[in-house]
Amino acid sequence: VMILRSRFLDARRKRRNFSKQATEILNEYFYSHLSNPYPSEEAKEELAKKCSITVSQVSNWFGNKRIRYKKNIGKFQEEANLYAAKTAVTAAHAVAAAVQNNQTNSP
Amino acid sequence: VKRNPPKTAKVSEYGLLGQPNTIRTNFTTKQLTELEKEFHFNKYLTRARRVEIAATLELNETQVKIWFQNRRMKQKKREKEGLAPVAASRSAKEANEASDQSNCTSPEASPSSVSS
DNA sequence: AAAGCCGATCAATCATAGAG
DNA sequence: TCTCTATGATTGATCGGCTT
Repeated sequence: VMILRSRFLDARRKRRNFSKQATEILNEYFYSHLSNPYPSEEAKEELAKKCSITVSQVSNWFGNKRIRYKKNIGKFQEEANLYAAKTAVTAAHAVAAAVQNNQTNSP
Repeated sequence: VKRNPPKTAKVSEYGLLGQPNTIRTNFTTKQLTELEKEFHFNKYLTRARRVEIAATLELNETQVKIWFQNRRMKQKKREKEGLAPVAASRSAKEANEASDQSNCTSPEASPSSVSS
């Protein structure tokens, strides 16, 4: 087959990885919505803005992440626990703030 | 509002043993070049044209049909990506497109000949 | 009822960036 | 520097929904 490869040496040539913060934001969303990691168009736009990447890149990221996660859940377990804990802490803070607010406003 | 897609079962039930049902055909550079040329001429195919192209390129009518659908989506994506990221849009005139692939931000453009 | 299109996704693969 | 893995992008094809 003479290696039909090298189709036309396309543009995924000059690929650049996303920033650490961007990946952080995307993973946070992914693992906090693990039961349904399918952001709506609006959510994608919001993520894109926060990550400073395009909506298509957000779609690509989730597409790759979903498949790769499914392919080998074990390999992502550590990462999953990490983000699960992170979102749990964030939620705890929110609850604490809400409680405090409730106490000071309704005696 | 839009809803999610986990929808139903899986993509093509793995027919319990056997060969991979859906094979991802690798189009040759020649086929892609012709399809691209045709697309530039017509974004949509007529039944007759599809039959003709399928025969010429030795592809199924379905493959040609699907190729055009994917190609249209690809173009739409490019138009979107190529006019939104730009912070300052042209204050007055827009209007362009047409040459499509000869676009600046087009990923592909030069099909390298495949020897076989 | 059937066929085509759209939008989203899948799944395999490519090519490169990064880790060791 | 080289080998192997992580990751962004591309694309033929599928799925559900809607239109013709």
